[in-house]
Amino acid sequence: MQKEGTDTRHFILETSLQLFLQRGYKDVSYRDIIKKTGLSKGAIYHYFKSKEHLLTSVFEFLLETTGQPDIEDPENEITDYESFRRVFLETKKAQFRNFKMLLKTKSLKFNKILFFLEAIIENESLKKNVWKLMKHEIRFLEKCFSALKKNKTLPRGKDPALLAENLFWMLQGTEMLMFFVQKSDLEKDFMRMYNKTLEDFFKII
Amino acid sequence: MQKEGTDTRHFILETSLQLFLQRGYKDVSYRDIIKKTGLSKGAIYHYFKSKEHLLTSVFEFLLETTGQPDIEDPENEITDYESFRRVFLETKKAQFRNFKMLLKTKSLKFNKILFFLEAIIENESLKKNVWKLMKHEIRFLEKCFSALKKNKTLPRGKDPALLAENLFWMLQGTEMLMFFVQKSDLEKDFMRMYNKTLEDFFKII
Amino acid sequence: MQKEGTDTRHFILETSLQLFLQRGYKDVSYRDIIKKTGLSKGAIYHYFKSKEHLLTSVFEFLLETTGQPDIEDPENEITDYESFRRVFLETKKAQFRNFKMLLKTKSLKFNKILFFLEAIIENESLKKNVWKLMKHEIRFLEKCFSALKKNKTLPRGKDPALLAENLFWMLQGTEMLMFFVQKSDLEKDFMRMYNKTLEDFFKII
Amino acid sequence: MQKEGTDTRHFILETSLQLFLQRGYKDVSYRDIIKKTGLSKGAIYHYFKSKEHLLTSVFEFLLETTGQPDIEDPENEITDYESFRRVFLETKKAQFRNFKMLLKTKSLKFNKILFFLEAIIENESLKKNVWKLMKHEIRFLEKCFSALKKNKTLPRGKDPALLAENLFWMLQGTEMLMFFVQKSDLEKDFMRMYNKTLEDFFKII
DNA sequence: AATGAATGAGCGTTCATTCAT
DNA sequence: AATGAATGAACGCTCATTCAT
Repeated sequence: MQKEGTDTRHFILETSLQLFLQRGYKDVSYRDIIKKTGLSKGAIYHYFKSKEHLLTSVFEFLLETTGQPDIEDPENEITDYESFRRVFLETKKAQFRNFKMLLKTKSLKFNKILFFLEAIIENESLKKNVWKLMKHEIRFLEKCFSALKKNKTLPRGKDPALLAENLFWMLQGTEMLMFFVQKSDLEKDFMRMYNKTLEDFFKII
Repeated sequence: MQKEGTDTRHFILETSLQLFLQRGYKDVSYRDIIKKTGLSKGAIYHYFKSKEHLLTSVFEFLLETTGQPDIEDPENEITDYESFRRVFLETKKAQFRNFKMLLKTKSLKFNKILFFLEAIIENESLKKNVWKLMKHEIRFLEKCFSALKKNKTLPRGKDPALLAENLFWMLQGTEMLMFFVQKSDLEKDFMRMYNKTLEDFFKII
Repeated sequence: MQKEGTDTRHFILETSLQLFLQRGYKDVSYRDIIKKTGLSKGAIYHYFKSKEHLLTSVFEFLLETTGQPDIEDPENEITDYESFRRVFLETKKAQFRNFKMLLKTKSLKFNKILFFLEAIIENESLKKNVWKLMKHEIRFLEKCFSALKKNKTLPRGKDPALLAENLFWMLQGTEMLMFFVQKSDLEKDFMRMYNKTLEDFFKII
Repeated sequence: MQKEGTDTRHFILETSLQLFLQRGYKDVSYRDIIKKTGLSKGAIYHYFKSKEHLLTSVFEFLLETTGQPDIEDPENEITDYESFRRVFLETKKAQFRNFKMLLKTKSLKFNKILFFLEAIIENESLKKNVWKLMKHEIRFLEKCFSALKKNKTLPRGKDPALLAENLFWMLQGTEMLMFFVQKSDLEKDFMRMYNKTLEDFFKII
C-alpha cells in the first residue's frame, strides 16, 4: 500500500472526490471509479485497502486541498457592508474556481452535503473532518465581521462570532435551496444568490 | 396494486419511514423492511410496485402526517421574545412527541437530512415535497415574527419573512451541529440547543 | 430461508455434497454449484445464507443420510474370520452402492478426507460431526469382533474395542493408499484392497 | 529464475512450508508469504515461477530435510516391547524437535494431512513425494519389528512388514484423533497418545 | 537480486424485482 | 391479500500473475 504522493494515488483521490461529490458515496462503485480513471480494480486496491479507506483518504485530501488558507486576511479591505460583500463574493468566486480546477469540470453540479452525511454514516470518525471544513468557513466570516466592528460599522453589541455562525448557516441554507428548488448550477446564479443572502442578512441584523 | 388506506399499506409506510429516517434510503433494503414489518416480499410489492414507488409514497405519507397544521395560530400568545421562545419550544416539543409516536420509538436517532437528500438524488420530483416541508416550518416562524411585529417588539424595519428564513437555517444548522459534533440525541439536549439558538438569534437581530 | 425438506433445498444439498466430496470445499465455488444445479445464485442464497451455512447443512445431510444404521446386527452371521470378511465386504459393497446412489454417479472418485479436513478448518464445530461418522464405523467393527469372541474364534485376551479401532485405521490407511498411490477408483479394486487388508489384519492379531 | 541454494530461496521455502503446514495450501496467499518473509512479490516470483512451482519446491525441500535418516539403525537397542516403546518415543521426540526447529515455532499446531491432500489435488505428481515420506516412517517401524523378531520377542509367524504398516496407520489415526477430538497440541499430550497407541497395539498382536 | 505498480478473472454476497400460487 | 421461490446484475474484495525498473 503506497502512502506517499504517487501520481496514480493522487489521481485516484482526485477522481474519487469528483465522483463522491457529484453522486454521493453510496452511489459510486468501484466500477465507476475504474471507468473514470481508466485503471484496474487491482490498481485502486493497491493504494487503498478498502472503499472505506479510500473514503477517509479522500477526506484527508479534501482537507489538505481546500482547508488551506485560501482566505487572505480580510481586515484591511473590509470597512463597511459594501466592502464586506465585495470581499466575500471574491472569496467565493476564488473558491469556485479552485473547486472547478480540482474537479476538472466546468460544472458545479455536486452535492457536498449528501457526500458529507453519507461519509459520516459510513465512518463516524469523519465527523471531525467535516466539522473542521465548516469551522474554517465560519472563522473566515468571523474575521470579516471583526473588521466591520473595528471600523465601527457593526451595530453596537453584536458579537462577530454569533453573526458569523448565523450567516454561515444562512449561506448553507442558500446552497441547499439552490439544490432543492432550482436546477441551475451556474456560477453566476450562485453568486447572485449569495449576494442576495448577504443583503438580506445585513438587513436583519 | 392497492391504493386505498388499507391497514397493511399504512403499516408498511410507517415502518419504511422509520427505517428511512434512521438509516437513509440507500441503506434500507427490502430485507430490512420485511424483517421489521414481518410481512413478505410479495406483500410489499403488492402495495408498492418498486422501491422508488415506496419512497415517493412514504414522502406523501410524511407530508400528510407532519405537514398538517400541528401549529396553532401563535399570534395570540406571542407578545415578546420571551413568549416567542416559550411558544416555539412548546411547538418543537410537540413535534418531537408526534415524531416519536410516528416512529414508535423513544429515541430521536434519525437523520432527516440524509434521507431527504438521498430521496432527491433518487427521484428529482421529490424536491418539491421536501421544500414544502421546509416552507411549512419557515411559515410558522414568519407568523411568530409577525406577532412580534404587531406587538411592536420587533425592531423597526425588520422583515418577518427574512427573519423567519434566517432563523430557520440557523435552527437547521443547530440540528446539523447536533448530528456532526455531539453524540447525544436526547430531547432535552435538543431543547437546550434550540433555546440557545433562539437567544443568540435575538441577540444579533 | 427455507428450513424444511423442499425438493430444491434437498437438491442443492445433494449436488453440493457431490462437488465437495469430489474436489474439496475450497475448490467448489458458487459458480460450480450453479452450473451443476442449473439454479441461480439467488436461489441458493435463498436456502443457505452463506457458503459456510451450506457446508454445515451438507454435513447434517451427510450424517442423516449415511449415519443411519445401514448396519444390520452382524452377530448372527459372524462365526469365524471367513464369515467376518464376507459380512464386512458385503457391508462395504452396500455402502458403495448407497454412496453411488447418493452421488448419482457411477464413479467413486471423491476425496472424503480432504473435504472433512477443509470443513473442519472452515468451521471447528464440524469436528464432532466428522468424528460421529468415524465412530459409527468403528462401532460396527467392534460388533463384528464381539461376535467372533462370542464364538470363541478370537484369540484369548484380545479386546474387541481395541481390535476395532486398530482395524478401522488400517482400513482408513488402505483408502488413503488407494488415493495416494493408485489411480483406480473402481469398486472391485477397493474390494480387493479391503479384502487384503482384512487378511493381513487377521494374520497379525 | 535462480535454482541454487541462495539464502533467500531457502528462506522462502522454509517460510512457505511453515504457512502451508499450518493453514493448508489454499489458505496461504502470496500476501501471507510476503508478510511473513518481508520480501516483495517480485522476489518470490524471481525464485519460483508460480505458486504451484513454489508448492512442488516446498515438497522437495521437505523431502530433503525430513526424509533424511534421522533414524539411526534401531536394531541394537531394541530387544523387547519395552525397549521398542522407548526407542520409538525417543525418535518421535527428536522428530518433533526437528519440526519445531524447522518451523521456528514452539507450537505443534499444523495440519500435515490437509496440506498433503491439497497439494496432491493441486498437482498429482506430488503423490509419490507424499508416499515417500510415509514409506520412510513405515520402514523405520519395520526395522523395529525386525529387531524384535531377531530377539525372538515377536510372536511366531508375525510379519514385521505387515505389523509395521498396521502400526503406522494406527499411529496416523492417533494423530487424526488428536486433531479431531482434542484441542491440545502439546508435545507431551502427543507423547502420551503415542505411548497408549503402542501399548494397545502390543496387546492385540 | 529485488521492487511494487498494475492487471483482470473470479470470489462470496446483496440487491431489487418477477411471478406462480 | 399475501407468500416465498427464483432470478441475475452488481457489489466490494482477493487472488495469482506480469512486467518495467
